[in-house]
Amino acid sequence: MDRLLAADENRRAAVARFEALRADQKRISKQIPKASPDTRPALLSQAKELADQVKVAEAAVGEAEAELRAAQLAVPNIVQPGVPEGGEDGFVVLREVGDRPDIAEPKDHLELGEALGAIDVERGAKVSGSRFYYLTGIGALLELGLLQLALSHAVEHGFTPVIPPVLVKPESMEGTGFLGAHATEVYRLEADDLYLVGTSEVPLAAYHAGEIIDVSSPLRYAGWSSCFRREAGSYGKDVRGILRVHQFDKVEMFSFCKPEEAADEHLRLLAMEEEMLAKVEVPYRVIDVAAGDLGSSASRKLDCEAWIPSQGRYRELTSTSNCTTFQARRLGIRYRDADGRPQHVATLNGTLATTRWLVAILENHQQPDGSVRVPKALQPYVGGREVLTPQG
RNA sequence: GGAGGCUUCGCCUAGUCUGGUCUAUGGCGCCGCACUGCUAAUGCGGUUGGGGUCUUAAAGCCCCUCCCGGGUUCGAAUCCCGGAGCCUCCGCCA
Repeated sequence: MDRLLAADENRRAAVARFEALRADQKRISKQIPKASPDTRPALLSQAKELADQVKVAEAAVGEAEAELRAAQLAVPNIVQPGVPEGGEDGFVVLREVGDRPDIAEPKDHLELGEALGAIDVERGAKVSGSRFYYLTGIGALLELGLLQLALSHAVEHGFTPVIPPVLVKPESMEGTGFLGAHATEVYRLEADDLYLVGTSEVPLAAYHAGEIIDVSSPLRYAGWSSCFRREAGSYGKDVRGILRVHQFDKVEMFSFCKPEEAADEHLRLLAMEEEMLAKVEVPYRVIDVAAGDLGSSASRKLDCEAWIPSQGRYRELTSTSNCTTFQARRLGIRYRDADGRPQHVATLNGTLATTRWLVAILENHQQPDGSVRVPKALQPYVGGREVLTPQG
């Protein structure tokens, strides 16, 4: 905090000094063309001297601004009152929804998926390495169906569907807060100085970067993209199947709104996630993520975790964050308030479907013979089939 | 990958060769007023934006802003260097 205040003070002083000098310089320069031959040399030398001083003052402003920026970037978002204290295990369960299936000896999603000819991790590893996979046949159809269902759901709720770029510039990555703690999670293309996004939240947030937008009603986007994550710190974790992979697809909701509307918008996104979970008929619980597990940009984060029978526990399927003005400040996204003054907007994001959902869908709808029931909402996307049966 | 052209205040556009009078021209759109009176025309006026300062408020004042970043100069939309984006043409190609 002290560093911030000092940097801000320092910048103000530097700017004031620069502007005063610059004004003087302009005034004198303007006199030169009209000056008589005998006063001209004196003015010229005076102007020259001022020009040097201006240059020094300008450099000082640049340094002060860089320091202020650095100080600002170091500060994480402010946690909202009411958010549980603690770290990864400090979450509070808000509610549990749906009945867990009663399965004697549940098969895991990979066993089910392989039997259905839906998932092929061996060839994924052969071609690209560990944590890569192929979705084939019914697996590919389920994936596309799920995402299509999610996108339609978003469109019905007034969201604009978007297929964004998945390679972005450093400033876009930085503006969304992903070059801080997440830096090692991000794929970087050295030769082109571009980053592969780990979520379409990045290009969606940066979409309005540097703009003054109209949020008299919230701007809502639903991005469909592939997502790329290095999973650098996760050796040995979730190595089986497609629970944790380097590349997956996702439909992500993103809202720009007035800060005072952000809390309501957050609940709206959560409600939409729960509606999607209901459509795929998967039991889940909603948790309020604890302060220590929020990351740098969220002020509150609500996750929906699906029941995973083979693991006997809940795993994250969706996550919705209220980033308040954190991202908007970095990206320069503003709106005009009632007085017409530019103010930073609030940004929020939330998951509507991901490849990981297939895990929960396959496992929760499995039947003793290894077949898998298809939730009604997804049936149109798999040729109307109600049950998927193992091949051969 | 190669060659050329372009980028100006919401949109279009003048200005760049020949640096200061650019406090950036004109049109469209938009806002206000007048007039006519009927989903319009015409006339007049206003209209780049951002930051700061001051004020009850308005006005005013200062800085920045002609794609971005450097440079030359007392002074840059204008000259020089670098970069980005867009558009043509050539090459290459899943």
